[in-house]
This record gives sequence, structure tokens and C-alpha cells, in this order.
Amino acid sequence: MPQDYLKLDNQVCFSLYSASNAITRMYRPLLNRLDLTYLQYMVMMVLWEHKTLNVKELGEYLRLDSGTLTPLLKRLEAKQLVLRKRSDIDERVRQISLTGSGEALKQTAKTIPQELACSLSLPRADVL
Amino acid sequence: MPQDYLKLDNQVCFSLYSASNAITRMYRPLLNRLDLTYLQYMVMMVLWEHKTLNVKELGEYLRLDSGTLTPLLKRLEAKQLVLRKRSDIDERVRQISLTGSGEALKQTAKTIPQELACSLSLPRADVL
DNA sequence: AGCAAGTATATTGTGCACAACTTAAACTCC
DNA sequence: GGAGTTTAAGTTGTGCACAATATACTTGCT
Repeated sequence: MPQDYLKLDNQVCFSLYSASNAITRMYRPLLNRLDLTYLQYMVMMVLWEHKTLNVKELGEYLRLDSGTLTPLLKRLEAKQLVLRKRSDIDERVRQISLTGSGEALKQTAKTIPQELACSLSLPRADVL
Repeated sequence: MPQDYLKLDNQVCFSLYSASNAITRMYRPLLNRLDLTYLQYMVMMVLWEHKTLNVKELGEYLRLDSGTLTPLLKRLEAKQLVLRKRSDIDERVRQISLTGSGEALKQTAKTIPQELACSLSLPRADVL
């Protein structure tokens, strides 16, 4: 039988795309409490781990470019969660670091993975 | 050892999100030839299979709402690929159907899955 | 030193996603 | 058959993603 590749049901890529949208939707109500979007939460997570990074390094961790990150980092700065300081050594570079409240937000955030696991009815929370 | 849930590396969700972005990036150069975005291509695929659908039905297949679909369908209409006709039976409903060139585009599109498989070096193309 | 090439970030413009809301048409149940 | 509810689609506003481009700083070369 002649196979029709152009069918949505056959498409792993669509499933991936759709699952990714669904994940963002599931995180949204939890992250609203922190006044963060999913990507902002990702950025905060990288900063909680690494303390200070420049835009390029952040982009490598998150596989995103400055076109996405610059406006996002400005929004995090406006929320007083991060500082965007130019490097003294190289004036092109922006060093992104946590403010006190950015650091403190980690305490509020730490229940998020378990809460998401609950809303997914998953037994393990260490992968979310 | 105390486990830190708030680490990017632990996150299946981030992998999914990142993979979904990567897929869209891989499709982009192939779909540029058809002057379609990835989501527009998804919509066309559903229409190639089902011929005529309303906005709600399209949204159920693609798990998207009218806020996403309405402007997208207007862009497809502007490209002369689809018609957006109000239903005679129920004036609230928009029947989305293919134009001749929308139908014809399927011939140009049918090589896309194999091309993507090649650029991913995958042995099977029936899942993309 | 001076300039060409390279690099880091920022900007602009397009197109998703989605929440919240609006509009208008269709049902429902007295 | 008219008021109240439901439903389908559209609108508005925010925030990604990303291509293309711009800006400004640094580095390498002679």
C-alpha cells in the first residue's frame, strides 16, 4: 500500500512539538505564583546553579541566541531578579548575576518540580 | 546526597522543549522553499488529509486555539492556499478548505519528510 | 600605530502560543 | 417566542524564537 508521509499521525516531530506546548501549559499555573514564564524559570535555574554567566554562555546552556535572551534578561532585570553588568575586562560582554531576591526565589521555586510531578501523576520528580 | 531538583541537566521537560525548537529550526530551510512556517505546514498537512475542517476541528487535531489559528489561517488565505467560508448552516462556524494551489502544494511538499530524514541521517522517513 | 577581521550583544520584524476578553450566532427551556 | 446560556470564532496584549542586521568593542597582522 502506498504510504502517505504527509499525515499528522505519523509525525514524531509533531508529537514533540505538541508535548512541548503541553509542558509549558502545565508549568504556567505553577510559575504564575513566581511571576515567571517557563523560559524565565529555565534562565533562573541556570543562574541558581552557576551564579554568574554572560549572555553567550547562557545561550549555550539553553540553546538560544541573544535575540531571545536580551529582552528576556531585561525583563528579569526589571523584576529585580538579575543584574546585567558589563564586564570590565571586555566591554562587549554582559555578566548576568543574581540579585538577593533572585537568589531567594530559589527557595520558593524548589517545590515546583514535585508539584508538576503530582499534576502529571508521576512517581519521580527528579526529571522535571 | 541531597538532590537538587532545580538543575537544568535533570530536566526532561527542558530536553523536550529544546528538541522541539531544534526540529523547527531543521524544518525551516526546507519549508522556506514552500513559503510556509512549520505550523502552517502542519495545518496544510491536516487539510491535505481532511479537505475541509472548521477552526475548532483544526484546533483539536493540532491542540491549538482560535487565538493561534485565526491569524495563521488569514495568512494562509492571503497566500491563496485556503478558503475561509462561513458555514451556511451555522453562521458562527468557519469552514476552512483548500484552494487549487493549496491542494497542488502537496506535490511540492511530499519530498519534505525524506529530506528532513536525510538531514537528520535517519533510516526511516515515515515518522517525520 | 592603524586597520581589517572577528566577536558579543542588541535591535528589528515576523510569526507563533496563550490567557483573557469580545462578539455574534445558536440553542434551551419555560 | 423571548431571556438566559452556551458555543465558535475573533481580538488584544504579552512573551517567546529566530533570521537578519546593526553596533561597538577586541584582536591580529603588518
